[in-house]
Amino acid sequence: MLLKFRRSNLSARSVHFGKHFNSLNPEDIAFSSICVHLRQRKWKLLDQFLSSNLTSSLVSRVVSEFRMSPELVLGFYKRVGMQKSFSPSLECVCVLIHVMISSKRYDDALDFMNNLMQTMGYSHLEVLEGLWNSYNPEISCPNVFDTLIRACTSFGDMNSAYEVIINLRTEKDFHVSIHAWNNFLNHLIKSNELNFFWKKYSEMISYGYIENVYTYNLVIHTLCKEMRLHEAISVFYRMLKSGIYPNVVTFNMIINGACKISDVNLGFKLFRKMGLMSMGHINPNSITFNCLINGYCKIGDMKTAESLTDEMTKMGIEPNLITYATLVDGYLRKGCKKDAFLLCSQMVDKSIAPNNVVYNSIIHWLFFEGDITMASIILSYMIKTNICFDKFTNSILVTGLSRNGYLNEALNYHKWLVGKNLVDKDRFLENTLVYYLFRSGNDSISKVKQVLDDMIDRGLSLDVITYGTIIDGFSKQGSISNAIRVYDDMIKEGKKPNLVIYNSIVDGLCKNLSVDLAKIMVDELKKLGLFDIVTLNSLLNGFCSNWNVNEALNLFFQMQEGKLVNEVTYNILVNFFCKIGSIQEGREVMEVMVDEGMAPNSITYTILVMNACKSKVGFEELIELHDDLVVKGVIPDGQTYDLIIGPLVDEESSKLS
DNA sequence: CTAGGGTTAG
Repeated sequence: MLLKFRRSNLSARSVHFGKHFNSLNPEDIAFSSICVHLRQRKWKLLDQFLSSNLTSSLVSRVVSEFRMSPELVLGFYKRVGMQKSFSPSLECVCVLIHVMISSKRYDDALDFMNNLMQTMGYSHLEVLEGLWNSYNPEISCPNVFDTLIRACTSFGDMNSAYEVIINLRTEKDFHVSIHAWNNFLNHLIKSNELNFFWKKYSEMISYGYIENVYTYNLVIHTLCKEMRLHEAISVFYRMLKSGIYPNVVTFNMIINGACKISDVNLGFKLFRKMGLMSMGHINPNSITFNCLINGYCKIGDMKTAESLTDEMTKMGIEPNLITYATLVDGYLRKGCKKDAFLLCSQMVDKSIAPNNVVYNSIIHWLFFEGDITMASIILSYMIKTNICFDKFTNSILVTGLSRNGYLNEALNYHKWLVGKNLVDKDRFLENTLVYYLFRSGNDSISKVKQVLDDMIDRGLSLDVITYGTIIDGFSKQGSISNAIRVYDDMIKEGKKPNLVIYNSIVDGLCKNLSVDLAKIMVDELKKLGLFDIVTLNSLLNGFCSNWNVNEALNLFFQMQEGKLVNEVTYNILVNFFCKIGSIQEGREVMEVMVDEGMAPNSITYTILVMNACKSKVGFEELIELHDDLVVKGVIPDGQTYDLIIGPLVDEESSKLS
């Protein structure tokens, strides 16, 4: 890589300076005095001097002169910064940055770059020009441009980072290092721009860059994020073939990827093979263990999670805050509050203080169980111990309150957050409120309107999910005309409807005795290829609830042919046959379902038990039905069991005793 | 460069 270095007049001058004092001008005199004071650390005298003689070119000269003592340069520049009337030029700051880079003080260089762009208002390309023009081979290092890219990515400005790379490449024939590309690509992953990542990655490859282990890790990370685990593993092998050795990060990402697609066993196998595959070079670290522990927690296997925790301890890796947070969440997820709280006290004993992640998890699961009292107690404890709320906390509170019937409290909390400017513009909270308002009783529409108006006042438009939530809400309420009005508004606003929205409308039409209209609509959607199982299930359900036997069976056979059948389809039919025929016929449909390889679920359970109860079958038959379903693998629906089967069993056993 | 918590439409 060739660099066409352009020497600035300034740098040339500062290098020459200090040898001859032939023609002394006022700046030269100031310069020599500053140098003397600085060398002798005479700060007071220096300050006095600076207050009257400051220019950017003088500062640049001093910075260059002392480039071998970066601490001194920083001390000097700090004092320069205290002179309120002086503002350094771009070039002056650039010289300082060059000096910082060449003495490997990258963080300081980053701070100065950030300051140029964030506070002083220079654009990334202006800074680039500044650095390029002040480039002096005796002072500067080529990786100053890598650092500029880091500065851009560090505040999330990926476009600027890319423009810097391309400007250097096309205008100046300068190629940034693979490290700069890696940094850029990594930030694309962090901001979840995965499509962009692949584009830019292949662009980089097309320029002839040779990937290193970090680059491979980034590729594997992206594939794991996209749940393309097998491709990730094949990249792993490609990496081995090209002679680049994976490191513990590579293994960790693949193990985590396996856990995330709930193939924990594969993750575990990889973990056991790490040593062998790396010929003893790579050992698991705390991250490896935490990934696996999380995997087991998510599938509810707390026993294995705990034994991995023991194993890491025995290996000399102490469980950390993340290990505890993972385990606490794992227990809460299973409803084991006692174990979770026990772990909390254990971590405190080890002086690992629970943080907001742990609190969020606890509060979320308490709300989930409907234990509002306990949730409030923990929340006030969180406030008392000065643990910060974050966007997770806010989301948990809004959802938890809404779901448990405290909609006004949720609305007030949201209003408070808006006032404090603490609401993201992703509309998640608003969409959640709209969703639950539609499912709450009186006066909800006016409150929905209020939420939406407030949102618009804040300059946010409704997104597709907001529209979808409203359309579905109206459809479910039976006011299909309102649903369609909202749909029209959405089109007027230029938003593109999607399949979910069409399905809401199909469902709404079916449930409002307009199955014929629904059928016409589905036929149109079919022409456009815009339909799926959900669309057809809605229509099937429509036919069934209108006793339209022929249409229903026709559609079902079509669905079978197209392999567009799932558990919901069968549940609709089980219900239909119970109504149109008998429990026995319903159960026969369920047998077909089992033969087709689909497992009855708790909804099948509710349908059959409820219908059996209505048709007044005897106690023995009900119990036999319950047992049959349980044998087929159904976990009974709690509400249905408590309502029908439980009381029967109690009654019968009290008769016996 | 890798690990923990949440939420929205059929």
